[in-house]
Amino acid sequence: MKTKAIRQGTPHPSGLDRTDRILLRLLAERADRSYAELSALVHLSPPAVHERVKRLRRDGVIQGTVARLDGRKIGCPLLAFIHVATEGWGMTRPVLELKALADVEEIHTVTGDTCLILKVRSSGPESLENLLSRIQEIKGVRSTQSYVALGTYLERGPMPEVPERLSDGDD
Amino acid sequence: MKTKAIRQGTPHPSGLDRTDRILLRLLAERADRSYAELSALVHLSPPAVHERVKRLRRDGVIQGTVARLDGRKIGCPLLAFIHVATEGWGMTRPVLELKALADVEEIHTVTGDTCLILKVRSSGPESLENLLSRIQEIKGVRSTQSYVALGTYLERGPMPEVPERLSDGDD
DNA sequence: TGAATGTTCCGATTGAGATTCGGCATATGT
DNA sequence: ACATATGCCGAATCTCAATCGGAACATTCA
Repeated sequence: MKTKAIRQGTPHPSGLDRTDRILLRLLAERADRSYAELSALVHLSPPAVHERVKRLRRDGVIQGTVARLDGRKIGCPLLAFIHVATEGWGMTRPVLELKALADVEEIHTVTGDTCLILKVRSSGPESLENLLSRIQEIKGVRSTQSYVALGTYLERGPMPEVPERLSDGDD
Repeated sequence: MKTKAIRQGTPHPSGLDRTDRILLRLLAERADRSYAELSALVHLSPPAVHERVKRLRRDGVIQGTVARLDGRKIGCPLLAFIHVATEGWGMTRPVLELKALADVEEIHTVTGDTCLILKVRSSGPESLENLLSRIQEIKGVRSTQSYVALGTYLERGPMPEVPERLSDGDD
């Protein structure tokens, strides 16, 4: 039998203790911190932090580290959300082929009065129109509705909740 | 007079040549590559790549490097887009205070029949309901409409277009 | 045309930091 | 209580990031 690798008190079902979540939060905002810096922030030694991060990476909690680029400065100032109404199951082959387009950042199937939500970032109106016409041509697509972003006030990835220290022990 | 720092042929107005865009694309998908690996992929020396990346970072093209986390594995399996209809200008103080919530990933003002689009990732329906009631309480909020994601088929950040090599020269 | 300036690249060096190893303390289960 | 496993630490190693000086190339101006 394997003990389920329980570290010091895992109140959360995710198997992540408080230190893990703090590390994840720190890395989610800036992944280029040194293990020395991280170790100081969570009161551990650099090798201990290294092992935890390695485990989080192995378990897929950390999917990878990526560079965040400025949409405008790479020539894609136009951010838009496209709602796509489809007949039947929306996630067909030609829709998945949109992944090849650099403009398309996200593809979700959703509940509600529409079936697909796309997040796209284009170089300008004509490029967006191009993409829209391409989507409309896809068989099964009934209609689309676009929401062009005027301003972006927050944009980040998933971050774990770091609960307030309750009672358990040392600082 | 300053020459505007023109590198070898910048057909794009962004001031980024083809090598820059390839580097940006590589770093946007995996930022933990070594300069040696990058240098081999773009046929340059490690210091040359280092300088280019340093410049891209200084100019703000690269805003930073972050760790991508798995929403489900950190206990937030519920992804949703919330459209918020407001009276007048939607971006008020209490809306910006939503940034403090770990659930809220994105806040945009948009054109169309709604004023705000929020991307949120919650631990479950009750948490989402909590957030919705909090939003409804904000003065100026007329109504909200939620789209819960059933499946996510693509999710990434901005990526520069890498044009096909046209004619200019060496490989 | 020819000199001056600025930019980009490379080779070699230095230093910081990532990664590994052995050992200790603590918790878990029989 | 004993055996096993897990997490942490200190020290050593080794890869890789970061810097420096110089050469090649292009652009500007005389």
